[in-house]
Amino acid sequence: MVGTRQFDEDQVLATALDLFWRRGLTATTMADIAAATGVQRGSLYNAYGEKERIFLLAFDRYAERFLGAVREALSEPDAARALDRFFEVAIANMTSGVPPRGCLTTKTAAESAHTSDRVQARVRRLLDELETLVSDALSDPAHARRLVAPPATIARLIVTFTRGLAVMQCAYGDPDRLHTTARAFAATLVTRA
Amino acid sequence: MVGTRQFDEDQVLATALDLFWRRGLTATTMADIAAATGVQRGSLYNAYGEKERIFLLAFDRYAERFLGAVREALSEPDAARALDRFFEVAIANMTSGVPPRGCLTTKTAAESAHTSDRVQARVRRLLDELETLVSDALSDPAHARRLVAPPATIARLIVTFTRGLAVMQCAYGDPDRLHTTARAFAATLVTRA
DNA sequence: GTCAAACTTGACACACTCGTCAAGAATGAA
DNA sequence: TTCATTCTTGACGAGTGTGTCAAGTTTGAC
Repeated sequence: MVGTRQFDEDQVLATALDLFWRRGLTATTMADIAAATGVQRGSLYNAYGEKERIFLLAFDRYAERFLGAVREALSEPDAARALDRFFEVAIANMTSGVPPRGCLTTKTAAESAHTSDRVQARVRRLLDELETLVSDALSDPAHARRLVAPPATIARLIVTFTRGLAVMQCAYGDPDRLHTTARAFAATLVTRA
Repeated sequence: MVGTRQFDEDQVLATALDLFWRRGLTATTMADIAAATGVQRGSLYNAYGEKERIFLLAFDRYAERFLGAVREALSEPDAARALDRFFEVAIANMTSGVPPRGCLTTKTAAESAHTSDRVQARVRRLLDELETLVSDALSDPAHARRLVAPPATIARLIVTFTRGLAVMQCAYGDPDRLHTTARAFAATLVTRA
């Protein structure tokens, strides 16, 4: 490498992620990213070629961090508590930021009519990985015994419901509502002790 | 009225609704609507003033039709069957059109970062009305007896979950998956007979 | 039939976006 | 210190979007 990159890629991707998260892929412009990072638009095109490449790199970071937090939450030994912690993490994700940014996965999925196959595939991959993570965690016999349906089924319900929570956050912007709804939902999934 | 409107408002709003439904409010342009309806852009501005007014009128028709179909579905006397029929209607709504258009309410909610307060209020109103409709239907003692939680709680779970189904349709475009997931969800809400 | 009100038409002004590119600046290997 | 390579900069071209407007046309009340 001779002419060394003069901006901090980490910082650029972190800032870009925040913008995409808030405004969505389509509505975030290269000018927005340039302004927020202080890096010239031309430099961004030189480094990444196109907006979508930046989005994909930012999305991958988001996915990695989110799945890590979920994995950690699901390590809880008690089934009911594991579910509660899962929803805490999911809700924390979609209410993070000031003002709350909502859920990047959900917003991107909802934009699918305007996004490339690559972007849609990333979204699906994240949802699939999330479902697998939840399903695997719930497959622990100590958990599975207390569930009202097989772990794989419950996992799909949970992933789907979490998407619903994200939409509710977009519509109502009320974190308390999300917590209440999530707890009620979790309660329907485990048998009364 | 002297110079009479020369286009069919019903047809314009129906066509505009289809466009908004497929592409979303922001991504649908006045040029799109003009091209699809055959009405000049200028005439649309003359008649409606701005894009958002067309959206609101189209959205109101959508809401009315959707709530009507839901009301009809929920009239089923058996609780489990009423829920199944509700989800049939909801899924039919979000898989209608070729290719499937998804759920307008959900897409619009997900776009909330770029839409006016008026638009957001319409979305919330529809979701509120839907929740009330479901809650009222489930409050019938014959239904309530079989539910695993109070009708109001179940209604909120259902509305939230249905939003999740809509996101899944955006992400996977697989109606069968929606039906399977919905049936599994409905099964968790009613006590085993 | 007359005529004012309402509608239609097509062009216009302005703003924004994407992606490109040539010219200049910075860098590290030799 | 040289110099090829890579990065940065700012301008550019092409396209698209919104909302406006003056001029022309249609319409129904009188």
